[in-house]
Amino acid sequence: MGIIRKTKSVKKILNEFQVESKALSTLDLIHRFEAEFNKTTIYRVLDKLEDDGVLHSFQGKNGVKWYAKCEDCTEHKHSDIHPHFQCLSCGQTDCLDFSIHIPKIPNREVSFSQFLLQGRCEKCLV
Amino acid sequence: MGIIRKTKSVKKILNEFQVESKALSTLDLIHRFEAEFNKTTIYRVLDKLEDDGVLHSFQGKNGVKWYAKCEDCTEHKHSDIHPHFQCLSCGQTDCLDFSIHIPKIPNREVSFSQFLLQGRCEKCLV
DNA sequence: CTGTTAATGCAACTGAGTTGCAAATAAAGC
DNA sequence: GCTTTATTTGCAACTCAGTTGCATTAACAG
Repeated sequence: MGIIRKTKSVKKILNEFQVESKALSTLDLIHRFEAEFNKTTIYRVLDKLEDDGVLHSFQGKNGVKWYAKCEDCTEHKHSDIHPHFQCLSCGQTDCLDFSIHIPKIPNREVSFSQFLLQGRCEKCLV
Repeated sequence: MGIIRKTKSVKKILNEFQVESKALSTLDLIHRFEAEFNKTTIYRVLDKLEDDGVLHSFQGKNGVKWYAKCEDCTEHKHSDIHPHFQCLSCGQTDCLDFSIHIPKIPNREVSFSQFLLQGRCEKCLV
């Protein structure tokens, strides 16, 4: 069950994803909004936005969950499967805009995938 | 810094990865050896085996860390980058034996990747 | 404005993983 | 086999990311 009421927290969190076009971790958001919202609220709102197909999530390397905006997903179908890149220097994480071709795997049914790349981003590659 | 002494725990954990050719989670191993070794030991030994390039690790979906045997890796070079598949029914997780072609990403340096697929395995696809 | 109910904040919690330190033990040398 | 050294182990306590229950607050419909 997703978002039912457009609360202050829903609006502000969504705005954050609109303003920046990169992935944000749960900790990012908890820090940014710590004066305004409880971390419980952050976790719950992110959960609901994912249920609604507005955001998608992936596990970062050290056990932290990241979220990014979906393109063209709905509540029932997450079709936006693409790699994510996390910079090991500055920590910034964003979606890469190429698709991974997953070959048909015999005798298995794939319903979810996540692909995480790590290294150094443009700003840190000096 | 990796393994220096061939202790009982090192031998038994390595044997577990020899016997089964699939990935094992930290929790799998903690449960299997709970009568014999402390979970601290399990975590430490896995860490050291990864340092040595004997095992590689990846994050499962729900924050649990998984390990699998490496092929041809050493302490200094992890060259064994391949997808992992986790069954959402039985939980079994193993390495898939195809490579993913990562296109050259402009202005970034990739030093690590992990690719997790989830769905249903052969046994659970009925 | 009122009533309903979803959302929020809080404290306490869970679970995966980590740390510090004393005790145990693997290995080398004799 | 014994001694010494240094690594490893087990334990208790911890951290951290995320979750839960419940009383209070606030969004929304009328």
